[in-house]
Amino acid sequence: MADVNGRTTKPARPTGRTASREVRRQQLIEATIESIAKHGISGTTMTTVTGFAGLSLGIVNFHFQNKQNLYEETLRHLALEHRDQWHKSVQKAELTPEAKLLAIVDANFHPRICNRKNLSVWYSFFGEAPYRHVYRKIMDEIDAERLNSMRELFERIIEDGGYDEIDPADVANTMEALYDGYSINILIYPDKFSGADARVRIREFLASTFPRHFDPPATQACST
Amino acid sequence: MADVNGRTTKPARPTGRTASREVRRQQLIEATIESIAKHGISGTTMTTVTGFAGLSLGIVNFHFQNKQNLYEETLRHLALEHRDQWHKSVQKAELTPEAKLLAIVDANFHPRICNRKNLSVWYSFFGEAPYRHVYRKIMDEIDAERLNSMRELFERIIEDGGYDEIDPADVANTMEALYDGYSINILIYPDKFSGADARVRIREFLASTFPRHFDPPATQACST
Amino acid sequence: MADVNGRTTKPARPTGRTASREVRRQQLIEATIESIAKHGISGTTMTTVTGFAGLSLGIVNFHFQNKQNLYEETLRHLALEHRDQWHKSVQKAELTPEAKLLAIVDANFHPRICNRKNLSVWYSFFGEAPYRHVYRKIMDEIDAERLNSMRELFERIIEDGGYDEIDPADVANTMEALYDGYSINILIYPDKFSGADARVRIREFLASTFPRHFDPPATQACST
Amino acid sequence: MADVNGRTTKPARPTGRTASREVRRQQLIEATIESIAKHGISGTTMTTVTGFAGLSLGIVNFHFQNKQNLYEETLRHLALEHRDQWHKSVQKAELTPEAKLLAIVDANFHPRICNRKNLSVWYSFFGEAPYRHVYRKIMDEIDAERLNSMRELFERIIEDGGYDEIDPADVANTMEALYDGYSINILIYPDKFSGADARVRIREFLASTFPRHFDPPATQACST
DNA sequence: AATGAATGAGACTTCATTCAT
DNA sequence: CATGAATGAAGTCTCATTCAT
Repeated sequence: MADVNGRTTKPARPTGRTASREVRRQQLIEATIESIAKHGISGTTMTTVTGFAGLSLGIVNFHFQNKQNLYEETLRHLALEHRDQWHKSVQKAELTPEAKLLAIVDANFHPRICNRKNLSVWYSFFGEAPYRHVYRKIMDEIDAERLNSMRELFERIIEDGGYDEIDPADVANTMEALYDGYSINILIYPDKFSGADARVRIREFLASTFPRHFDPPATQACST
Repeated sequence: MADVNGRTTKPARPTGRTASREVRRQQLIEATIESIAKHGISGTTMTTVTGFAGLSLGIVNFHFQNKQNLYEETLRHLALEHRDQWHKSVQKAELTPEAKLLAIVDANFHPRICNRKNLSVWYSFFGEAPYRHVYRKIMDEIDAERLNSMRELFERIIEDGGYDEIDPADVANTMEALYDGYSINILIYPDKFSGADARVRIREFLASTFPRHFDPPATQACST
Repeated sequence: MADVNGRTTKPARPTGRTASREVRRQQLIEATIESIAKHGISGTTMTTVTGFAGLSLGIVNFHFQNKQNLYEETLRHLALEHRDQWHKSVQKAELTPEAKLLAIVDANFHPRICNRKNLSVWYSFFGEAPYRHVYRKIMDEIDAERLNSMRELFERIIEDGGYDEIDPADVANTMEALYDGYSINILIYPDKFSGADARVRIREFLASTFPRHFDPPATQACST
Repeated sequence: MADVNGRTTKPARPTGRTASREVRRQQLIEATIESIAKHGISGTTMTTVTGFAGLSLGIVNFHFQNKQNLYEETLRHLALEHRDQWHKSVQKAELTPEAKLLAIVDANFHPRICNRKNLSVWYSFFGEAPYRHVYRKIMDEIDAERLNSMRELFERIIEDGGYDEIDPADVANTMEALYDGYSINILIYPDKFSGADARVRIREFLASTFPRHFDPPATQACST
C-alpha cells in the first residue's frame, strides 16, 4: 500500500487491530503535513486534514484525542524521519570523518527530508510562538545529537589537519546555520534554489575552511 | 481611498489630526508585532492586538479596514525598517568594500532589527503558506537590492584580491543563508545564541574566504 | 438652492439659525430616501446617509437624535408630500366628482410622488415588520382621509348614475388596491410598467364600472 | 457540492440521514419565515432564526452555508408553494375558462398562501433593494407563467363573449395588480381586510368587466 | 471503528452612538 | 454648529469537539 508520498508504508495486516490503528495514524499525519504545507497552520482545520486523508471528520479525535496532539505527533514524525535519515547515511558512509560529514550534509538535503512540503511544516512550527516550545521539546535532543556528531568529526579533522585556529563547536554551529539558511531559500525561492545548490555551496564552505581535507566541488554551475 | 459614494476623502493634512492618525497606525503595528511575537499568527486576534495597544476592538477596522491589511502593513513596516537600517549603515561606513560589507552584516544583527520580537514576526510570515506570497510581494525587491549590493562589493574584493576561483553571486547567497540560519538560532535558542555571536561567526567566514581582506575576529569566545 | 431631486428648497436665509436647521433636516431626509432606495433599510447606515448628504457622520444625531427618529421623519415627509399632492390636485380640479376622482388618480401616479426612489422607501417600511407600526401611526389618518374622499365622490356618482348595485366603499377599496398593485409593478418591473400605464388601466376600470360617467381611455397602446 | 479538496460528497440517499437533512432545512426555512414575519429582514439574525427553530446557532451555516443562501432558499420555498397551489387548483377546476380563472384567484388568497406570515416575507424582499434582484431571479419565470395562463383564459372568454374592446393582456395585468393591492391591505390592515374580501372584490371586478361570463358575488358584505 | 450532524465558543467585522476638538 | 475618531455591542461565520448512530 502506497501512501500520499509514494513511499510504501507497512502493509496493514488484515489481522491485528493495532496494525490498522498505526496505519490510520500515519495516514492522518501525512494528511496533516499536506494541509499545513498548503494552508499553513492557521488555515489547517480538521476538515482539511480529514479531507486530504479521505476520512471522516470525527476520526482525528478518535486517534489523536485532539488537534494539539495531532500536531505534536506530526512534528515528532518529521523529527524522527530526519534523524533516521542521517543515522542511516552516516552508518553507510566510509570511515573517514570527511565522508561522514558529507553524509550528514547530503542527508539534510535529501529530497525525502528537504522538500517544500516538509520545510513548510518545519517553518510553520518555528514561526508560531505557541508551537515553538513543542518544537523544542521534540527537537532539542535530536538537534544536540547531530550537532555533537558534527563537532566530534570536526575535532578529528582539525587535529588531523592542524587547523589550530578553528573552534570545532563554532564550525558546527556555522554548518547548522547554513543548513537552515539554505532551507529557507529552498522554501521561499524554490525556482531559484534547490537542495543540489545547497550541497555545492556547503562543499565550497568546507573546502575553503579545511582546504587540506575537502576539495572544492566541480566547477560546473550547479543547476537548479 | 474612496468612500461608499465614490467621493474621495479629504486628503490628510500633515498636521493635527493626520499626525494622530499616523500615530494610531504605528501604535497598532507595534501591538501587532508584540502579539504575533507572543501568540503567533494563529493566536493573534483583534482582541490581542487592541489589548496590547490599549485601544478598543473596533479601531483596527477603522484604521486598516481589515486584519489582512493590518498584517501587510506590519510586514511592510518591518521590511522598511530593515532596509533603512542597512542603507544608513552603508552610507556611514568607510569607503572600502570590506567596511561596507561589515556594515551590512552589523545592520542585519543590530538589536533594533534582529530581536526575538521581530524575528518571530518574520518567521510567522515565512511559515504560513497563505502569507508567503504577501511576504514575497513586499520583500522581493528589498531582498534583491541587498543581495545585489553584496554581490557588487564581493566583485570588487575578488578583483582586488585575485580570488579568481570564487563566484561573487555564490558568496553573496551564502552570506544571506548565514544571516537566515543565525537568525533562526537566535529565535529558537536565545539563551545559547546572540546577534553578537552571529557577527563573529560571519567575520570568521569572511576571513576564511577572503584571508587577504578580512581579519579573523579576536579569539575570545563571544557569547553575549 | 436646488436639492438632490432638482426641486428648489426654501433658500437658507443667512440670518436665523432655525431656517438653516430646517434646511439641514431636509437635506438629511432626502439623503435617507436616496440611501434606502439604493441600499434598502438593512443596507442604510449613518455613513451612507451622510455620504449622500455630503455631510459629516455625527450630524444626524445632532438633528434627529437617533436613526429611528430619522426614519420616522423620513416617512412622515413622504406621507405629507403625498397628501399635499392630492389635496392640491383636487382643489385645482373642476367641480364634477369625476374630475376630482381623476385628479386623485393622477396625483397618485405623479412623477414627484410615484417614482422608484419613493416607492422603494414606501415598500421598505411596509416590508419591515418593526417599521409597520410606524407606518400605520403616520399613515392611518392620511389614508383614511383619502379613502373617505373617494368614497364620497363615488357615492355622488352612484347616486347620480343609478349604479345601485355598487357599494361605494367597496369601489374605493378596489381603487386603493389598484393604486398599490400598480405601484408594485412600477417598482419591480420598471421597464415594463410606468405610471402612465397605471393611469390608463385605472381609467379603463372606471369606464367599465361607471360606463355613463367615465370614457374608456384613447385606444393607443399606452407607452412604457 | 464539492468540499475543500474537490471531492464530491457522498450523494444523499433518499432515506435515513438524508431525510433528516431535508427535514432540518425545512425546519430552518419555516423558522426564517417566522422570524422575518416578526422582526423583518433587518431584525432577523441567525440567533432569531435558530431560536425559532429551537436549534443551535451554527447549524444554519452547516445546512445553508450562509445567510444569503438561506434567504434565497426561503424565497424559493414560498414561490414553489405558491405555484404548486395554483397548478393544483387549476387542474382540479372544471373545464371552463371562467372556472379556471376563479381557481387561480382562490389559490392566490388561499390561507396556506396568503397569510400575514407569508405576505410579510414577500414584502420584505420586495422592499429591500438589495434583495429585489433575488426576488426577480426566483420569481420572474413563475410570475410570467401565471400571467400567461390568465391571459390565455381571458382570450378565450373575450372571443367567446365578444368583448372586443378589451385587451386580454391588460386585464391580466389588472388582475395581478388587484392581487398585489389586496395582499397589501391584508398585510397592513389585517383587522379590516381578509382574503375572503379580496375574493369577493375580484369577483365583482370580473362580473363588471365580463358581465356575460361572471355573476356578481352574493351581496352580503363579506368580512371574514 | 467510523461517520457526520450538531453544538457553541470565539473569531472578524459592522455600525449606531458619543464626545473632544 | 459641525467634524470624525473612538467605542463596544451585536452580527455573521468558522471550527474543534462531542456523540448518537
